[in-house]
Order: sequence, then structure tokens, then C-alpha cells
Amino acid sequence: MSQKSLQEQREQRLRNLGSLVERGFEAYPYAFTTTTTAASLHAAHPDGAPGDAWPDEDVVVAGRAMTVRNMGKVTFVTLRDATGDVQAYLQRDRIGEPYGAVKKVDIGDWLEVGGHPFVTKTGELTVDAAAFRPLVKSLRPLPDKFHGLADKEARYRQRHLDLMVNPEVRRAFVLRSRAIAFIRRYLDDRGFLEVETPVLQAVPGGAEARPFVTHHNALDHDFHLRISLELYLKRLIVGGFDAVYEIGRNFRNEGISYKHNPEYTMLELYWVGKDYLDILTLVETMYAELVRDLTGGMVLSYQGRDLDFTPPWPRIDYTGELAQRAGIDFDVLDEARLRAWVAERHPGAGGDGTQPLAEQPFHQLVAKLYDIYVEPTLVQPTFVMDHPELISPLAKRHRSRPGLVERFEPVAVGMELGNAFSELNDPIDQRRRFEEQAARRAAGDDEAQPIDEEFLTALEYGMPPTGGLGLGIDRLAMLLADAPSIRDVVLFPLMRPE
RNA sequence: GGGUCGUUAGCUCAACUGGCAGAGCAGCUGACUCUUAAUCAGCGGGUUGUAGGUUCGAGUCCUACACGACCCA
Repeated sequence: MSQKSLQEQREQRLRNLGSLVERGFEAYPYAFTTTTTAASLHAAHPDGAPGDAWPDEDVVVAGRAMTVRNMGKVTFVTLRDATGDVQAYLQRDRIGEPYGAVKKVDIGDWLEVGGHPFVTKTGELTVDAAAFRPLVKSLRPLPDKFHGLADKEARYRQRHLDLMVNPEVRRAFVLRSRAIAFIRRYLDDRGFLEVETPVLQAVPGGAEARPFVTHHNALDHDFHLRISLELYLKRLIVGGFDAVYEIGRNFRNEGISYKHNPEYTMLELYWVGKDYLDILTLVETMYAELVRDLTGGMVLSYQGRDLDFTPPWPRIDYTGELAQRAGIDFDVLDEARLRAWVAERHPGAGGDGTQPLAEQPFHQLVAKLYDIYVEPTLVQPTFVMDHPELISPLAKRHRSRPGLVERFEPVAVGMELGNAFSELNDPIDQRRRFEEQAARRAAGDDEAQPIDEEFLTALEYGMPPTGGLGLGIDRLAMLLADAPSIRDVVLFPLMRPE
């Protein structure tokens, strides 16, 4: 690919770097020290009027030159640091001979500027430079200073550029980081212990998903990247910890969509002595307090809709809601009747050539009906309660509702935000559930979970009654940042290599 | 997996029913001591995603491929 213009600009910038060195500047200095930042300088002088000046206040700021307006013997430079933008004013009469080097400053270079603050005729707080120093040369031109970088592919592949020129992008990732920090603080304050469990697993379990496979050379064995944190964390409960959590990356070998990235971040926690209703209270309170802490209110504006996180959130019944939404007037777990109903209502095969809905394995059929009739209708934060056992192989049977388990999912804007159970701690029942999963695997369902004998053995030592939770961090960040796609809250979303 | 759309200068985008590939920003030269999308004058910058095809002639039409976006399942 010929890039003559780009090459010319790069060569010009290298020549400019050479000129700066000839003038006695260090090409790549090792450190610099500032006295303030763009944001704190603005905060220190909030109500400056044109003509105001603080000649006794010496400040040093540093940042990337985003615009350079050279007017001959005076030059304005907009510097951007991690906190925002601040303008610098370089005039020959004040700086003296080194002013000649200003012509060799390119947009994108980092500059250190020392001087005193004043307010320009047009009311902008500015540092009147007594001295300046280049900190690093940018060899490449920045994207359009007005339009920024718009091409989504370029923004994802070159996130550094996206962050540089599209300041609102930074905000989403700051929010994400603060949310994670809040969760850590919240759980630490309640006596939870943060732990780390293996990413490389011989038997990937804890969820129904296809794993990535990798190979360990010295052991000459294939391992899987984890698809959940669940089974190892429960083994820690067996071992005697009474409240643990992990915030970590899961890897699922499946498609990409606005709410799915193949690697994504989950919070999982396990809490001894608690059942799913205790966990529900924890989720409701933690989510609400987090939203209030980060945004100041309980209502988030997401893609034009107001989401109210004020507890208590509505609770709806999985099977009951499905029946009502779909207009089914019998028990949705009555397989024969449901298949007949589906055969009548959804006769076609899926667009991807899969078998007709009515002929799919019953657990898949139920889950798909939920995906069609229930999940998309749930906009406000809502708890979906008491799932069928056949789609919940790790959750404890409901204490009073046959065929169901003690489980809930927080849902908002049609997105599953998490998943929680009264954890199944009966090793005999757990083995039976695994065997059902194994039968599904044998029948060709490669998302069904393999039997994890080590986990079963651990359970046989006795896991005390425990409530557990998985919470999607990326989707939480989407809500907080008002981001329409998960790729807007993942710094480097997975892309096919160019 | 299916459908629709997109890919033109470093960036943002034009280019009619096929007829010399353009603008703004960025860059270069010059002017300018309060500008802020600075302004003014001049100049350079292209294998139009890749590979084929149709045509006197292709950014434009056809085929395949690559990458991406959006929608559907």
C-alpha cells in the first residue's frame, strides 16, 4: 500500500525532531514533573474574567498538543492531559530565542509548559509560557481534529487513537473502572475475600458454553480457557471460606453481538449460610448503591429510556411469565402439550437451517421461548425467578415448587445482567444433573457440561448451604456508560486479524 | 449461519444514467503578538479494500474474496 502523503508527513516530523535536537532539546527525555493538571488548573480558577492574571502563580502543565495556532510571533497550543484540555500561550517576547523551536512542534507532540495562568480576551484560562520543552515527538498525524476518528473498525483496532481524539470514549472506561472498584469496596466491607482461580482448566464447567482449547506443552495436555468461575469457587467454600468473590475473565467460543464479546468479565461470589433470596437482596442493594455512587441518582438514562434501579425491583416468575406472555394456558413444563403448541405456533425451521423449534431438545425449546416471549419485554430492572430445573444443572431444587430451582436472573433492557442460585450442595443430586448433561453431550449438544468428578468429590465432603451469584461487569458498564454495544466498554474487543 | 449496507488522500467525506478522482482538516512555503474548527495567499499528496470480468472507456456495472457495521436466527 502506497502511503506517500503519510510517509512525507512522517519524514517531515522526523526532520522537525532533528531541528529540536539541534536547538538543544532532548529528543526523548526520561521524566517530567508538573505542578498541576488541566482539570485542577480550571478548578483553581473557575470564574476568571478576560484580563485576569496570576503572575505570582507558577505552574507547569504537560500534555499532547491537540491544536497549534501559530500567529507569527505568538502561538496558542491546546494541551490535552489525562484530565482534560488546557491552552498554552507562547509568545516570542516572553520566551526569547527558544521561541524559534515552536515552529518545529507538530500536532500530537507532548509539551511541558511552565508559566503563569491568565484569562484571554475571549475568556479562556491559559498558561502564559515562560518556558517550554518538547517531551515526545509524534511521528504520525492525528485524525481530523474536528471530526475525530469515526470509522468503528479503526476505533476498535486502534483504541489509542480513539481515546486520544474522542474524549467521551475515556468516560466509559473510567466509569467501568469505578464500578469495579466500587464492587470490590462493597464486598470487602462485608467480609468477602477476593480470590483467584484457574483460567486454564482441564474440565471447563459452571456454564453451558463452548470453550476455547489450548495446549500445555510440558504436560502435553489440552486445557480449556474457563467459561465460568463457579466450580472452583464452590470448592473454596467446601474448604472453609465463608464469603469469596472473584472478578475475572471468562472465555466463550461463540458468536459476537452487541451484548457478547468472546472474552468478558464476570463477578462471581459465594456466601455461606445464604439462599438465593439473600443474594437477591445483595444484588438489588449493591446495584442501586453503585448506580447512585457513580451517577448521583437511582435512574440511569440508557439509549433514550430511563431505567429506575430503586429497590425493590419487580420480581416475575419464569414459567408463569412465559405462559402469560406467550398465551399458554397450561403448565409450560408439560412437554407433550408444549411441543404441540410450539408445532402449531412456530412451525418453521430456524433461518440457519436448524431443526424446527418443536423438535429441539426440550430444555432448548423452553429457553428459546423465554428468549422470544419474555426477555425482550423486560426493560426496567427486574428479577426473573425460579427457573426450570432442566436448564439449571447447578442450582438447588426449589424448596416448594417441583420441577423448578431456586434461581434468579436480574434483567434490564432485554439483557441478562446476572444469574444466581441457592447453590446445589447435594452431591447425589448434583451427580444426577451432571449425568443428564453428559447424556445431552452424547446426543450432540456440545454446550452441555461434562461431568466434573473432582468437583463432585469435593461436594461429597459437604458444602454448607450457600448462595451464589454471577454478575456481568461488561453489561453493567454498558448501562452506566449508556453504551449501545459491549464493544464500547471493552477496550480492545475481539476482531478478526487484518 | 442468513440478509442489508459499507470500504475513495493520514483523518472526515464528495464524485449524476459508466466519460480527465475532488473538497475540508492535516502537511509544505509565506504573512500575521489574544487565537480557539484561527485567518489570508500559494503548493504538494491517490494502485478508489483485493483478484478477475464486461466495455472504446470502470470509483461507478458483474463475479469471487477480505475486513467491518447493522438487522435477523
